[in-house]
Amino acid sequence: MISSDVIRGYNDTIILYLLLEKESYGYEISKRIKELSDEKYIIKETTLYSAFNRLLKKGFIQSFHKEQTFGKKRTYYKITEAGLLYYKEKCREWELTKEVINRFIKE
Amino acid sequence: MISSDVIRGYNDTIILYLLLEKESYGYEISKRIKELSDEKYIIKETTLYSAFNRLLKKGFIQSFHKEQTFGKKRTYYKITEAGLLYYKEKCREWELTKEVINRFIKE
DNA sequence: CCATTTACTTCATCTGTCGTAGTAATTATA
DNA sequence: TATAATTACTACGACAGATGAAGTAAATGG
Repeated sequence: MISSDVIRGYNDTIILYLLLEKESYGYEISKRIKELSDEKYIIKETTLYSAFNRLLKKGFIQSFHKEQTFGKKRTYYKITEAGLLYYKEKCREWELTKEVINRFIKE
Repeated sequence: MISSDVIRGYNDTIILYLLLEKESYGYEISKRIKELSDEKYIIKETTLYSAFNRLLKKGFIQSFHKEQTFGKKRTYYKITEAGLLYYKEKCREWELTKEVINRFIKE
């Protein structure tokens, strides 16, 4: 299991990646993270929803509703152009970070 | 430059790595991080010293003084057995973290 | 002799994570 | 048919780690 302090800088990036695949909503995204990480990272609900708010405020995602006939109303999110740029920047940063941290890791 | 949120989970690990090389003190460690990272990561003084206190409290490092004839008194640190174990654990975790985050990074 | 570098320390603030708890609807199970 | 579990959130408060600002103190460089 991965500790949250480690992944802290990448929660937003992870969410943006999944929204790049397709527009989605909280519960689905949390399932997808669990699935894609082989259960090695399970994001906390509160962490996820506070990330959504942060990303909304920064204009990296947009929220909307779909007409549903049943079930509790979902808030859907999609990535914006600015969000895509931010995601790409984070990807480059990640390559650099890997390289740098590797220098302080033994075998 | 690497943002601090990304490296947050690895400051302690980086410090332990350098103390594994040899016992050292704050200023020297900060220079070494800058050097080893090719200036791509420069740790803030306050971050460094608060990390020392955290590591001391956890018993991962020990502090001591050397007799000096001049200069401001330095506080030296060395890694403990528990610190070494923690370091090794963090190295394993890092491999896992890399693998997982990579799944959310494009190209 | 004054600036810079070395080598810290204290304090207050901010951000992101997380625990707890609550709401509300649907679906599974006994 | 009652209730437990699952889906899908929201609100709130606490906490840890990073950081900015400022201060202290000694040695060294120009």
